[in-house]
Amino acid sequence: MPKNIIVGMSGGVDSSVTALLLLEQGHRVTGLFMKNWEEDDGTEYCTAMEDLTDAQQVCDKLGIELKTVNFAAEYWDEVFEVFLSEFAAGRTPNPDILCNKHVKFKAFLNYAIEDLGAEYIATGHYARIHQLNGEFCLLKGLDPNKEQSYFLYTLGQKQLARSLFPIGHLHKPEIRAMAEKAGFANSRKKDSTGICFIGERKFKEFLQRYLPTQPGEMRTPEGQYIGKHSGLMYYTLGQRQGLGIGGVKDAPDEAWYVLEKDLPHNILIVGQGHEHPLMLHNALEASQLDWCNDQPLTQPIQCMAKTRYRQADQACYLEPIGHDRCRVAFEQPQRAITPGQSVVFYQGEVCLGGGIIESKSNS
RNA sequence: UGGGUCGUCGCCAAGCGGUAAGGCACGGGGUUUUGAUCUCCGCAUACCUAGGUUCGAAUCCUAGCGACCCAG
Repeated sequence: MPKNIIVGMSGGVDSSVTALLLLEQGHRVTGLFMKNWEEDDGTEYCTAMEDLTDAQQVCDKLGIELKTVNFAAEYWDEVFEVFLSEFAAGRTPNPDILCNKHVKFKAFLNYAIEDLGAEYIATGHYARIHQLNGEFCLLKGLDPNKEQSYFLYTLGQKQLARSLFPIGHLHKPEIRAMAEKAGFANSRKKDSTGICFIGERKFKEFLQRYLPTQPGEMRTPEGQYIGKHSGLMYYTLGQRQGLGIGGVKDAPDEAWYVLEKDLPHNILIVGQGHEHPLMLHNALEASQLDWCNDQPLTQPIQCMAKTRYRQADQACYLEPIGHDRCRVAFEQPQRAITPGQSVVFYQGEVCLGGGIIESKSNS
């Protein structure tokens, strides 16, 4: 039965093929291009224009309408402000998870349904939604290279019931082939990376525009002075690039990594070795939990978890602490568990939900 | 000022008369809807300076300059 569906079109191949597939399935499809970031420099403005042009070309090809909408205010308030305050607090936020939670699957979803009369929204995410016993489940995308459920763990039943991910069962090369066949101008367009809607930036330069810089010292856990850092917020745990630490007398020939941030003293603790012991922890606590089935965790469970995007699933024991906090104990020590990032839980292909990492520990 | 040691890529560091290892850093590419990690490629016609000995020197000699250490 044909449905009214609004497809979030970014100008990329994935969302383009998403619209194509829905159309082939007989639905009534309208494209919607979101502009959620008010550009402040010329170059980015160009890429946003290009994206819009690409989306328009695809819609013309498909014979569907392309509407545009601006959620810059929502993006700023719900995503960017938090993004900045997290950095200021020395944490490492994941803006794209917030963007999905507050913009794509809230502002956009509500707008599509309430203002545009849509029954569903659809996006080009590599994830799947299945209905089981009246409950909507978020499943991993089938292309292991592009799998994006990690970014979608905040979606609850309301969102999942109204969303479609038509390419979630496909692999990227198939998507490109379909785009090529359909004559889409973006069939060979490079996959976009960088913060959603903001795009690829020189990270330091970008952050500098919004937050004051407080240079300080880099030291080893033993207290040896190693060099200077340009501001704690520019670094994340486990990071190697950008430290500028060359050879140190009497030290091994290994690369240096960020082990810890000492906020009170404004010191960046660094050490050598990709698997430095101080980077390994087997437990964490998370808060701001979201569960895909809308059911808060009440009993401990055995499941799998990711601490970062694209990390292999890790076996863990998950137990609730109160109503909006949990503790995760991993079977194996995890590298660079980072406050501000999200921990996302899985049982097989099913994404259960997740939360934001508050702290890490060893037991 | 005597005595000693040492000066090789931005940093650490091989080389010990036969025509400049390696690591780190850095730059670029790849991977990636966060930030990272990872990966690939690039990176000293040159060895503090000036002479000399040799077919040939970063490697030997001499003199400077510089650094550090011990004496004082």
